[in-house]
Amino acid sequence: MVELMEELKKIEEKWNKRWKELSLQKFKGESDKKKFYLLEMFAYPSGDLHMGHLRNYVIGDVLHRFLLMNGYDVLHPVGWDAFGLPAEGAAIKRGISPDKWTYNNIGISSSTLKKMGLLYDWDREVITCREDYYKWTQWIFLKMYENGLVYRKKSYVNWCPSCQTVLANEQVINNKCWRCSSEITKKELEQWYFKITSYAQKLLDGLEDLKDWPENIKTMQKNWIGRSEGLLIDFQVKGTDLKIKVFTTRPDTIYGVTFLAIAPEHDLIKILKFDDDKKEMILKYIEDSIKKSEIERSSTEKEKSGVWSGLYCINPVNGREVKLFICDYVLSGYGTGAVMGVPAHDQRDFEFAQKNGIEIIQVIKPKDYEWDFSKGAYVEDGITLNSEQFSNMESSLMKEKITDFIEEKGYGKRSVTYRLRDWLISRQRYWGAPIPMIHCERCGIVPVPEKDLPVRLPDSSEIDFTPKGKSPLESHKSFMNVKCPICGNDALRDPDTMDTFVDSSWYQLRYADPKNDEKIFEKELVDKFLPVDMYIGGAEHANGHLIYFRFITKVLKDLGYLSFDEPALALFNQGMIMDKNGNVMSKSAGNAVPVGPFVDRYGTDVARGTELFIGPAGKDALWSEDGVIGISRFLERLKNFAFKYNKNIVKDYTPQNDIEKMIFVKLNKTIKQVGDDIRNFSHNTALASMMELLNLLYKEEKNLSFEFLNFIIYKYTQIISPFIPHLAEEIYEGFNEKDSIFLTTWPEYDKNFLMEDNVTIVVQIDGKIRDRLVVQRDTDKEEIFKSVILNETVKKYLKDKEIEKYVYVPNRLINLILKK
RNA sequence: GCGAAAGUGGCGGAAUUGGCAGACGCGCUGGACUUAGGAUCCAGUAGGUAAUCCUGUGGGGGUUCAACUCCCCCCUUUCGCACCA
Repeated sequence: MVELMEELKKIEEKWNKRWKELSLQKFKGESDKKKFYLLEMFAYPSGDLHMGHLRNYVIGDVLHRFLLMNGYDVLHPVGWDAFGLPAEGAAIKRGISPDKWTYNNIGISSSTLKKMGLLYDWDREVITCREDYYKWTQWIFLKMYENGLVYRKKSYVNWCPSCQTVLANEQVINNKCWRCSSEITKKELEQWYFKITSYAQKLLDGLEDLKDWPENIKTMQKNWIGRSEGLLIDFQVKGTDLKIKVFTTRPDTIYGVTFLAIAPEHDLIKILKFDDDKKEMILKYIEDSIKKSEIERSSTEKEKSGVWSGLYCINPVNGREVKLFICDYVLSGYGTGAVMGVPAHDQRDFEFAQKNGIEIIQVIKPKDYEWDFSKGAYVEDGITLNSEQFSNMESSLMKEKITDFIEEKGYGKRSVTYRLRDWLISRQRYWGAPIPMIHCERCGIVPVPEKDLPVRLPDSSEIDFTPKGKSPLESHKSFMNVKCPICGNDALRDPDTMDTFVDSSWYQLRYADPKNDEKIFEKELVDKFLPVDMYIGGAEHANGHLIYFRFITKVLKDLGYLSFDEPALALFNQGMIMDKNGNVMSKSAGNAVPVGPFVDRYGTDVARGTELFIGPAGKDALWSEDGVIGISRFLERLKNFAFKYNKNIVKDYTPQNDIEKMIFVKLNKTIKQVGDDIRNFSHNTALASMMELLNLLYKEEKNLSFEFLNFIIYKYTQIISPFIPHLAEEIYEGFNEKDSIFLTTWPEYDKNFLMEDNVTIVVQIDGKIRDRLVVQRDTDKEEIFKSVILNETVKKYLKDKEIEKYVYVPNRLINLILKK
């Protein structure tokens, strides 16, 4: 086995070089070929790549080679998501500058990829931390700003005390930081936002067209966007001309409103006049609520708390006066941050009302029984009551009628609310794209003129990385100090950098024109290559990257820079690689198996084979070095066999006898299956079927002619080549062929030889297998029946019994049913 | 709590979509060649059993000549969301 490894490594170097000479990795621009843009999610370079990353790349490479052999012109670029927090961590912990650390990691990782001979067009490599890239990230910010899609807002934001920066909603997982798992706290800060909410509907609608995206990802995005149809209703605050807008999806319960509740962060809090004797208590409640962590506040277990404001509101439909509460169970970021309290028909309102002695008025009852309120609120549909002229009807009908009524009277109007929040993109970090804005005392906040891009990051040697809760750039005088582009007076730069998900939301576009320094890209080129035909990456990005990536594409389309609005036509989610305890492999978890040393030891083809045979590409898999043994044995067997027969080429061969015919059928079946399996990302079964064929060849070798085996091995080498390309090329070369096996055409299977002449018919009696029968394919039903009842084994069971009927499945099975 | 997916030998996993359960591989057992074996080759390997017999795809019911596959109930695991009004 050690010799095999050594031999493979020599072969690998040779072919890596050869492929480069042949420009196999390049998009050719040949007009007779169909283009295919194949893309794997690019990686954050945190050191060497590990087996989890590799899976992604290998899956892509198999497809690439398969596509080449199927006549496609393939664009397959690679790059690095190179801005990010770990680089700063390295600076703090080990005193290495973020850029050095990053470029060093990129060097290690890309040399691994190159060593593996993966077909990437390295001339298109994109690195997000380079000036020639982040200049255009900043440019996108400016374009969005010009078009009203960027704004600044002061509000309570997610703050990671460990990373010392704010986070977007998508980066908070179970109230913990996505990077370091620290508990998130709230902080009131003025930050930059991308107005992704104004694209909520478009992002939702676009999902309909993404036929080749996995259903679960689309569902996750749908739920994340969370469209909800309802009504905005104004409740007047008694004794003022202030109105409180509430959002509800249940206007059919409006006669059951017995209080109103607003969030502690609600804007009206600052305007409302509270009684002096209550004021202190109210303000303390608000302050405490805001300080509480999200976990404390959002726990469903927790009792619903709130404080009466001393004010009353008026229900517009019946003039009823109800108390206005401030409640921390009302979310400030959803809807209007105010709700109408209907304890009879909403569980949360019910709990709050019970605790605070608020009246419960039932306005909907179940159709055929009485609701017992000791069980809680009744939240289903039913028949209305206590609702004036809307009483005694189906609540769904009432909903229609009351909605029309409220709109007619001008009390409110139909409205759609989304769960999706705007994208907070400011980060108090150094290693990111600086936000291209200038703060001027006279002119306000003004954008950096386009001609001044990029706003360069200062050299990291001049930066103090000690966490201070604000951007490290803020204390860098020569970065911060700038002249206002409008009035020319002293002004300050924005000290924050952009969320790195902004960088990765448009890289797929830059690959089309990676070296353009005049503009972000040539529209013509982008239109030629995009959308991406197959995007491969992990499902964990469903509600982060994959939404941002669609959002930015839609924005650039609307601004006229693109003529399509979805970045990728097809998406494939490869499963994650876990360690043997079932933990996701990652650098930070310390369980990452690095690719470089692994490949040095076993060779690329073994590494590829191991990754591909581990299980279906779409499912998670446990990493185990045991897989190496099976694949190595297989390659050894293949090599030993193939090198005996790879001499000349027998182009066409008609099977000469039954054994040859049987093997020829097996070959055809295998060709079909491997092709189907590659398209379905089911590489494990493709390899299994090729192992089966090889096992069969070994078994029958002595019964087969040289010509036949020569013919078989040629095709075999072709279909296995996407999986183990180096060894395949070496075998292929033996056939006195030049160039590369990847320039040959994928073999077609012969439809006439997909089925054996003889079939085994399973003989069942009362559904139990009693015997098997080998007959000619398509033997007549009656004839089979006749021979079955004469069969000795069957006779034994038929003794003293009568056959009631029998079922025959052509070429498969016969089932005799006996009379009871 | 809601939504999605999944549960098959000692292990990773197959099963043409209702028709031979366990392909292929690991591991294990035996044998051959060997000074040697973490090499190679051959045979065996779901469980129970004397058996060509019985049992078996998370559990329980059902449909069917026939169920890993379809229907109903339950259990478990993973993932996503989680006071969204």
